[in-house]
Amino acid sequence: MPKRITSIKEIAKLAGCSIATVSNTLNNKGRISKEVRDNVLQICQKHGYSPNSAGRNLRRQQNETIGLLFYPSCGAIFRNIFYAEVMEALEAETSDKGYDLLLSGFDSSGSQNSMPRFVQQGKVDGIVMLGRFPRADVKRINGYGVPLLQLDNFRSQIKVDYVTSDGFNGSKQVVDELVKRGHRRIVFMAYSHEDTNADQRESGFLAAVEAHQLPKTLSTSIRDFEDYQTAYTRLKKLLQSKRPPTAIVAVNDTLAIELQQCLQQDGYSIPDDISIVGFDDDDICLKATPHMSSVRVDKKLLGKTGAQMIIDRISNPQSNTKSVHLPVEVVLRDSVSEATS
Amino acid sequence: MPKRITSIKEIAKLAGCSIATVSNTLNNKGRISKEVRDNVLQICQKHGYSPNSAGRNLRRQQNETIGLLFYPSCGAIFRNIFYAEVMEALEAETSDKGYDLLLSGFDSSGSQNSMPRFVQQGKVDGIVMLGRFPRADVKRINGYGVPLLQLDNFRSQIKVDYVTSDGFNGSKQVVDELVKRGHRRIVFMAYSHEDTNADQRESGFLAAVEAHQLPKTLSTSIRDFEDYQTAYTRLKKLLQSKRPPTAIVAVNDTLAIELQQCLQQDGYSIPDDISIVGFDDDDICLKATPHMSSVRVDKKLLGKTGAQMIIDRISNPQSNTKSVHLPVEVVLRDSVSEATS
DNA sequence: CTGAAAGCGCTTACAG
DNA sequence: CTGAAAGCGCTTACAG
Repeated sequence: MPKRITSIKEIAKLAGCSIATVSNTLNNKGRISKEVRDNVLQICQKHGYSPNSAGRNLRRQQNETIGLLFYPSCGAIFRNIFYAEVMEALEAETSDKGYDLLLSGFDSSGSQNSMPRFVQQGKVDGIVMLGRFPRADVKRINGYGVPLLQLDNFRSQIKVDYVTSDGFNGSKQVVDELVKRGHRRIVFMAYSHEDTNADQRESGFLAAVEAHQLPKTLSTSIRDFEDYQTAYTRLKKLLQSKRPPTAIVAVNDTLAIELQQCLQQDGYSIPDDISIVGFDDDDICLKATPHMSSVRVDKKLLGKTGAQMIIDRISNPQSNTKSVHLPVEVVLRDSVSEATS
Repeated sequence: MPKRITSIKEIAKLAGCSIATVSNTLNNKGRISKEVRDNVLQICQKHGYSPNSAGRNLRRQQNETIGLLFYPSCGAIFRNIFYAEVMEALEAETSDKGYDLLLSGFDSSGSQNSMPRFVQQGKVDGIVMLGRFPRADVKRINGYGVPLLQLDNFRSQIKVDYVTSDGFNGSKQVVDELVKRGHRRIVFMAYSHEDTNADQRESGFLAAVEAHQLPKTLSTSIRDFEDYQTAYTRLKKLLQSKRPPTAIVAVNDTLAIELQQCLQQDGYSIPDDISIVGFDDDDICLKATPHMSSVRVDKKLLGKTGAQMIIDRISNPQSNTKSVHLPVEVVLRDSVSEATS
């Protein structure tokens, strides 16, 4: 292996031409004679030369890099299997388009008014936000002027591109299916924390309750808990009432499965005593017993679409903001059966 | 909010000094009068100025960026809860030291002889490899000359820094505990794929079998399967023999829990019929029924140590390579009991 | 078709 | 204590 060359000057010297010609060759610009061109290419290849990105980016005023922001933290997102798939697809697509992904050490809670370091240093051409960022954070970061995309979540009334799944219709379709199976008393459960996705899913649920004319006092939404233990306490109270729900729609698969386990430990049989449906259709659905029903969100498509949207935004900063709600699909499994009463 | 300034020239103009003085002030270099200094600082603050990283890095010949490489793929690592915690700690520590983390779209399988794009472009000051990279990949990437660290895994005989957990002693200690509880027929199970961590854990197991003079034909290592189904088939055969094992040591928690579930479905009772211990002590141990015993690996420390090691290496490229085996701790839970026979 | 020169934003030795 | 100048590696208008 010949010595690695890291500067365009040395390549030019070896090729017997100017650095401009080397640059033009490598960028397919200008008109270069085939002879010179082939020679330059061969020399670059031989010495493993790629233009230094700091030099090129300084000149071009760009970075070929997209920054990733996580909420509530980098670890919280990594720990969430849902995002693993989204990030994989995001990475594949951005990488394919020549962009690298930069992780942020940004802790929005720490510095209410500051920007992520890599943004301030101008290290990124665009930002992708993952997680349910507080409205104020989205506003502030958006105000900085760097192309921005919210992935999997959004805040209404802020001019930011976003892509998410169509939770509204997901919930509606779930209720449709449950009603088809005779369920009339269905409860929707979501954490109390601010979360637009939960809002969407709840709205869809309530719209379906309305549409099917289900008894509103018995088909309700519960959103006053912060962990599954409390959720279960709330649920249990309902189950002990005279006309208990026969089906649960949980805001995500994790909660659905946790509730299923709590119910089983208390002697309830799923789905005989009560049906449960989650959201997202993560792999864990098939590890639960019985297999958890869910609303499938296409994570690959979410990541890929996100990548395309942020890249579009970077190349076209002034165009109107776009929002995308990807269609979802109800997947009924063993956790759902005909209503018993 | 005043207009954001992105160039040192404009700051200098506003402060009525040279760009050199602005730079020196910001970098705490040279001697600047308090008066000028305070003025410059205040103006930078007011206009949200941070030196452009492309400019500074081009000049300094560095990047303040560390590249992350994943094997077998970015998604495989993200999907693994173990790495979530490691990455979180890695990110926190590198970020604290002023480095950003760059994700790679590098697929080593695709291009046997090439380097990750961000390495070729000189975008990173160092590389952290996560996952059980084939030996050839480690060699090739190490040969490129960029500071390198293998995190959580390693390959013997290659001069590369690495930090991992002390699987050898982990296994030994597990066997010690099992023997204390009367177990004499213990089986070790790991996937057949190349994995130095599995090798270490297996060696520790075999050393302990030797040390306790357990019957070698009955206390064996099984490493000829690629998935848990096959693993269970192999295990079942053993269990149906005359003198079946009374305890299993699995190479990680996932396998341990999968085997536990298979056994339970076939009517075995854990730990009454057989004891099981996993490795890593991931959160899933406490979600299994009964709670899975494990060998605790300090993931935070793994990530933090990795960060420090790669940064050390970057600032001191010529020093001798270092290897660290972090101590582990056996955590016995309900999946282990006294031997029954 | 090719090359000399400017300049992206910064840091650093050096002169004063 | 301060500033003018060089130069990091590149791309791009421009001249020839």
